[in-house]
Amino acid sequence: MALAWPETPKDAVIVQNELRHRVRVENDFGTIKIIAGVDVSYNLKTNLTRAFIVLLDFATLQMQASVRAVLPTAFPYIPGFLSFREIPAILEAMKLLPISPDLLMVDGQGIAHPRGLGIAAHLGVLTGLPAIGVAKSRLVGWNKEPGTQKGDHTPLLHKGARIGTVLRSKEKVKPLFISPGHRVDQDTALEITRQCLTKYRLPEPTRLADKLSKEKVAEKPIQASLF
DNA sequence: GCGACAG
DNA sequence: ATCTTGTCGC
Repeated sequence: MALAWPETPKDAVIVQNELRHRVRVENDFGTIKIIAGVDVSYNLKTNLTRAFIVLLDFATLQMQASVRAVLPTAFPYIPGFLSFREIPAILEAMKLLPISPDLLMVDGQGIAHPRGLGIAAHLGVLTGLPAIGVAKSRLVGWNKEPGTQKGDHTPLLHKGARIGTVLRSKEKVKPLFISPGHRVDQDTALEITRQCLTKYRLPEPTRLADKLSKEKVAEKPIQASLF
């Protein structure tokens, strides 16, 4: 990448302020045939970060492929700087994909971020791919509580502008925070997310990636025990 | 100074 | 995110 990967929040802010100007929030993509779900998990014991990317057929929401990359965790978790902790592993996983997806659905914020560059926007700019952020909780902004029925939603506002949508993805569950990541507008980000909802709180792309990331798998060969 | 704070 | 088993509610 052109810019060196920052090692401190201070340097990360410089990178964010530079990249935020490259984010496009207008629709700029063709037919979505393959949509990708991105999620990351950690192993605190081994200090490893594991990124998972699943490819689904957008029309049927069926998983077509999945890849995983494991890297040492090199950046702490600091609200507002999540992307610097997770993107390195995600980019490694991306290299393993059999085909390039038409859009990325990322577990986290898109432009609904203090400096407009949540992980979905950051990843979108770095890959050049259309991206949407689907977060399970709020980072910034305020909103009226959406209705209780699936599909009900309210705008997420921040500093006088709409930065995302708070969506009730399923009855009786906490709402999701949807925001454009790159090359997708507000209404389309919401619509694509809604089209990925089935019977669960999370849309299929992120739900399946999250499911895989939580699977307990040995990162190292299992040592033989005595006796 | 106090409270908030994606995963 | 992760640590953790059963359990209350729909």
